[in-house]
Amino acid sequence: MSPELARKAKTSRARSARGERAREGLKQAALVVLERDGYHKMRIADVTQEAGVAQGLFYHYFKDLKSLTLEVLTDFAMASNDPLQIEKDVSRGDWYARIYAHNLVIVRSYAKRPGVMRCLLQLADEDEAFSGMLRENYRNQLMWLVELMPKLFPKARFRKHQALMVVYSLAGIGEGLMREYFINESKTLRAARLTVEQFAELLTTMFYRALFLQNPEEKQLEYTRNLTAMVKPN
Amino acid sequence: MSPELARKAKTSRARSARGERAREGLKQAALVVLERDGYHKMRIADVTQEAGVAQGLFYHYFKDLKSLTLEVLTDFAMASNDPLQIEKDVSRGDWYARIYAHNLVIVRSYAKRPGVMRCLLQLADEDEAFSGMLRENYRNQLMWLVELMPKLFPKARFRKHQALMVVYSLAGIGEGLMREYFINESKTLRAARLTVEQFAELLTTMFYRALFLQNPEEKQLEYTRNLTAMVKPN
DNA sequence: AAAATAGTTGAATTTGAATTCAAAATCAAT
DNA sequence: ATTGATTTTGAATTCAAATTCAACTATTTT
Repeated sequence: MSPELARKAKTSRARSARGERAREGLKQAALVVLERDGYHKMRIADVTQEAGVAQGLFYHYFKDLKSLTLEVLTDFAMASNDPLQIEKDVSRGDWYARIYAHNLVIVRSYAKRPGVMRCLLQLADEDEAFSGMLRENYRNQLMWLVELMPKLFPKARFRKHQALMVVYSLAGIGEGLMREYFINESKTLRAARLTVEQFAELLTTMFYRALFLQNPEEKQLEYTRNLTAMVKPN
Repeated sequence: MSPELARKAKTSRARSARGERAREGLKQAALVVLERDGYHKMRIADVTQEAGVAQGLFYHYFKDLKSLTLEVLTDFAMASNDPLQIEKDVSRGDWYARIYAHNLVIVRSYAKRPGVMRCLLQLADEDEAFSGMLRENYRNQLMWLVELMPKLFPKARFRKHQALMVVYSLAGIGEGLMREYFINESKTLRAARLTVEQFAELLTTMFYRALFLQNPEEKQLEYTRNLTAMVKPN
């Protein structure tokens, strides 16, 4: 077989409903194993065992662990990714609500499937294409703001790429904290015992402050209402 | 051998100067391979080849790849980690300079050895103890600020752990951006072509804004001076 | 109900890399 | 120069896990 064809034959689809069910069973099992063990510890035997089928069956449907994982995690990453859906209840011009809505979605993902979120990072680190796909998504989530920045702050007269850098730096506010809280389960941080809503609120408030140099309106705040008083003294 | 002893026998030290040199040679080679290939692609053969010795010699000095890597990366992580050293030129009370000094150190690390920085994350993801050590360091870099927060903003009357969460969220400002810029080498971001100083300045300005709800003094700024005008309109 | 097609099994094989180890080389001390 | 300890070699071995495949079962078609 030419290398050309070999690349295409990644994965074979099922040819019947029964087969389709088996294939889905393996994907579901993979998700369980990924959540529990992470990508690097996962073995083909783990997946087939979890699915309750023989090892050989794996190869009937997937080329190798990586292509299965790629498929499972791509599905996962795409699932909660539609900006229109995310912002459906947000009134035009309400920046706080808009940012909050985005943050809440991602905090929920971390809270619900920390192991899988970790696997996204693991696989992105292994696979160039997957990394590119994730980062492209991430970038798309940010570009609306990047493009708005010059209109939003005309006085600032951003230099080329400056708005981009600023937005990326803001986006980082959440990532690190969520990893530490949900994935690493830092003792010190977990002691705070935040709900996902409180968590999202905190991130949003900090984001808002760095972006606008203002606090969000107090009436929109609960958990972080007191942060309004966090202003440089003298 | 008892499991107790087995655990201690991780790694054998060299018993002569010559041996010590060979051992260091392997560590040095490992650093090269880590920077180039990353932890997961590294093989014992790669290290010995890079060091120009036979495969077997590896086991004379190290138990396995993981313990070698642990040693190499622990050295690396500890090297640039002394807060006193970092803040040596900072005048008391100059918050901007203080934060900038910290940021500059880490931006430099990323710029100089992006591959190794990536490996820190890879190994932390594999090894609980190493992860704990890194996170402990990270935490120590932040705790001075956490502890100062209630005095700095008495009006805010932080709830338990709130200051901690806030500081962690601030710390995230840099991490994500540095990964995207130096490790993933994002095309769009690299187009900005920032110097390490500009990079550190950007992070510091954003950090400062979110923390104090104020811009740093304009005279301290270069690359981000125009960001002073980034304030919510209306 | 026979034939054809698709799905499934699990033992046997292959693979790629870690690990061992007997023998050779080097070195420091006497 | 000889001895004994240490370092170094690299071919042989082991090992865990991936991969193959011939035989078997289930389902659908004719």
